[in-house]
Amino acid sequence: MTSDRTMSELFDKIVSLCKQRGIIFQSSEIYGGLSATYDYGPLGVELKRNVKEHWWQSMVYQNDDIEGVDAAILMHPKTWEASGHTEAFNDPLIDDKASGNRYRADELIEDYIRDLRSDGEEEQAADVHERLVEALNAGDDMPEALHAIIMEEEIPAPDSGAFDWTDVRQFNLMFETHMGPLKEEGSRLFLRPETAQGIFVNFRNVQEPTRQHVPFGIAQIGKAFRNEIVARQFVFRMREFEQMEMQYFVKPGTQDEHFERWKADRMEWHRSLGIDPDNLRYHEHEQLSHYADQAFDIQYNFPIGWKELEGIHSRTDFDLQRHAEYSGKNLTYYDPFEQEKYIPYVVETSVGLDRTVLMLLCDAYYEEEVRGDTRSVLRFHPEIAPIRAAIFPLVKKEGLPEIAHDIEADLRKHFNVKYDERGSMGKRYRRMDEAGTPFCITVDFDTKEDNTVTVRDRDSMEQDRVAIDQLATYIFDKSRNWTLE
RNA sequence: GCGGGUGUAGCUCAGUGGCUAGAGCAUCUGCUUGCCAUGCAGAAGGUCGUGAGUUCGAAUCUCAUCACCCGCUCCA
Repeated sequence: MTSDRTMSELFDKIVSLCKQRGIIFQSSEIYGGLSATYDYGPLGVELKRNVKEHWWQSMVYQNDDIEGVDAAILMHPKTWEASGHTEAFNDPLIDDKASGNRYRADELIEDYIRDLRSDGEEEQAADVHERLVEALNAGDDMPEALHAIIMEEEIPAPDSGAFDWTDVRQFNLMFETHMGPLKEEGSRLFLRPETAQGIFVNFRNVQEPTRQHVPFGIAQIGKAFRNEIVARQFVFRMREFEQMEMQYFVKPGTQDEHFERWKADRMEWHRSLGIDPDNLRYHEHEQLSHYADQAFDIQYNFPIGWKELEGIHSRTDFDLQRHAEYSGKNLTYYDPFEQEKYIPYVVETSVGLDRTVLMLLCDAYYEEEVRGDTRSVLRFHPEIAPIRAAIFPLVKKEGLPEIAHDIEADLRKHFNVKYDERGSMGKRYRRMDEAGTPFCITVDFDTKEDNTVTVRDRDSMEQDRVAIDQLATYIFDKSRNWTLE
């Protein structure tokens, strides 16, 4: 109990630090904010870009058999019929006012029919079933038709036993929009609820020009949109979010070995970000999605509990099969070596970019007592830190700022750096600690004599004396070899 | 969406019907300072989430609305 509370206090601290330091803040704040949307500030965008860069590097550049794409957010509406989203993301829901629980109206009626049957009320069951089918096909009138059945049959709530229902409301988790300025029925489109479909529909478009053979993968980073019923917990669950996905196409029957490979690889990637391994774990899905034959999540121990960060799913040939069916195009792959034809199976790795950023913030944040004072630090891996190094003149006179500016200009060629001459040294160090800057370079009076500066380490607060012309190398080496102590 | 809670300065919060709404931290300026939130002096920053109502008078009471937090459900 106490630990839950401290944990949520920690979460609050991170949220407020994000606002204060310009990392992440609520979107459209001056208009009162927009629910579950957040903007990345100057430091946040750097962090996010570094994460993307690191992912792209490890996926696309480190693997000869993985190609990148950047598909449009707007896709042909048939895409979502084929993927199953039009159906699966579209539920008629009803609330029990007594318990506050929510149910799917159609399932409620189905359960009711089952009960009638087991009570031997065959005739009534058949009648209700007929009306249910009718209601489900009533199009826009479906919610009202379902509600009418529940009211007429006086179906009580399964948990509370109460008969105190709200209206049946249609929840569509996909964002709707229109193609073209005229809002006609035929122009209705959706903002993609996942990036994966942009990869599947382009299977041929990527495979042919790149001359890739199965097994091979397609990677993509991009935005997706979902009208979540409950979108909360800072950037953990947003209505507009960014995914980093790789779909790996394999020969049917080999999916298990590839699944195991990616499952291991992806865990390793998170560790490479400097995340504490104790805060990462696998979680197997008990209930599989309509498209999957195996599904594991990688979870992170957020201050708000263990939560899903990445999904590794064995998606079978469901997606390609369906797109072949709905588009009428042949998506069969011909294996020139084995001289056989098949629709490839897919192993998917799909990680939330915003969740990764949140994980990094949570994992990096720590406080310690230094001389009776609290020091707050974001201990990012130096290679993903928003600012790699800060340059300070010890005092802002006697030529020190000029030397510091020269160093700044030189280091800018390699890293994102920041110059600061305001306030005391102590304050400047602490400011950079909160921004997660791993190195602070100070130009002092000795610099004028021997062209060396001090480099202060964020984590240990210890200083090294380094020659100015060795600074870039020093930072590169220290960054590459950085580990969580 | 439903139930419960919250909304006052950039951040954390005090103020609960009555003078020009405050504190700490942060920010800015000047001096001081010479490697871990230094000291002194000063400044800026708020139509009290928004809108309406009650009242002689509203940050404070009422209603609506928006946002956030905690639970219920789903996912990246």
